[in-house]
Amino acid sequence: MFTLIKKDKDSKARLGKLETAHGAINTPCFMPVGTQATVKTLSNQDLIDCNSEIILSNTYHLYLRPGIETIKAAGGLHKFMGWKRPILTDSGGFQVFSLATLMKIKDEGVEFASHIDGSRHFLTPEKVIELQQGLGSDIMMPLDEPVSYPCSKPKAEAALERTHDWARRSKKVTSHQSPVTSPELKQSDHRQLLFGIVQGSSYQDLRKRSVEELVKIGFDGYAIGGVSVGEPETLIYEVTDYTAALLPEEKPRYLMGVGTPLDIVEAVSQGVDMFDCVMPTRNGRNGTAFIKGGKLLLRSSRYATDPKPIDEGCGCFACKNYTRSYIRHLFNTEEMLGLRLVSLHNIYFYATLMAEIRAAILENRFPEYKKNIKQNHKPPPG
RNA sequence: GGGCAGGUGGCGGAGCGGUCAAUCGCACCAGGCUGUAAACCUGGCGACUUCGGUCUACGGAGGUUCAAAUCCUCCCCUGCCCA
Repeated sequence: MFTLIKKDKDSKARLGKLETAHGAINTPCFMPVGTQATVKTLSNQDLIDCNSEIILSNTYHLYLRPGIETIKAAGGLHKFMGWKRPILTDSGGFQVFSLATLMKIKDEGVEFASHIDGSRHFLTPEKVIELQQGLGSDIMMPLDEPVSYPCSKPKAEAALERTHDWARRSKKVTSHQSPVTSPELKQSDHRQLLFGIVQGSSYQDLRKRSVEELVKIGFDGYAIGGVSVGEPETLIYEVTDYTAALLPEEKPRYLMGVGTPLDIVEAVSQGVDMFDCVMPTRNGRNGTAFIKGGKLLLRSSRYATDPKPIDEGCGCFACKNYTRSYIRHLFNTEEMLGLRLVSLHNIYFYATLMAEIRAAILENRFPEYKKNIKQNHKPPPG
């Protein structure tokens, strides 16, 4: 299921392969975020052209709309959205955090008001796994409770206990094994994978306890959750480094919601294998492109007549066919092609970054690669 | 030629004696977005500034008033209607 191909000898970086019911993914990898069964503005072919091997979707959002029954009726999430490669579904734990004003957390589960129509719902960890079994995703995430930063220790501890209890209950449901809807899953030797989510806020002892508890339960992979929730960047690095070092070597490690290209390179050197983040797509829609050495604010007047592509040397469709001047014009006129081109570029950029990282690890030059990336990074002009 | 309605910052358009460098919208400028309620949000937008202010401004020229974008007179311009 997860094969560790190589360990970098100068850092904690790892090269691996994770096999799922819908194919293998090479790690370290980046998963574009497709919350509502679509990576916003991009087609599946775009994602394939960007070399994305796996995408992420969201159980909470799909549960509310279109409803899991609709997706079951379509033959599972893969069939529903026409995506044949692996999918990881997040549980909705992050929504417990980001839509906190609508949520009421109890030991049994989360009671909440739909952000769409205000209707009342109750999700338990068991229910969330059943929903993901209905979706037929390749990797499932259990319901968890992230806390914001800063968070008092008693509060962080209480949330942690609940997350662990929910993790146990989630695992228990999968051990009955699922009435899987996806034909691929039925035919495949691979069952749906379930990852555990480490919490513990910024407290090292809590993180340690969390890892120990989750490993006792036993998961197919381990996610580091509750980071990038408002804490300073150095703390993201610190918590990740500390936590990743405690995780079992033979399982994939997933740093949830991170991050910038620099964050990712750093976390890879700390031994993280998987990432997801809304930045490439959201920032792309908002006119910011990630490029070698930093970022480009394409709406800026300084690019009004710039004939260069977004990133010189980039092989993506946007860079091969369009200029900065033109893309700025698209944003100025609110033409939707602009959102699409920059999203496409950013997803290609992230996928390329991961491919370069993997090649560097394979060729024993990862530390050098990381050093160069950091040195060449500069703030945008202006 | 006569009657009516108007002329406010890049544009549209409020204000109709002091709290007006002037509500608001658009445009423009700068920035932020880290398991997506985000094609979103924040800030700036007369000039100068030691950031406390100072100066020039509401078609033009006069005037009334302690005080005028706001009231009066004349002039210029625009739109509509009638000859």
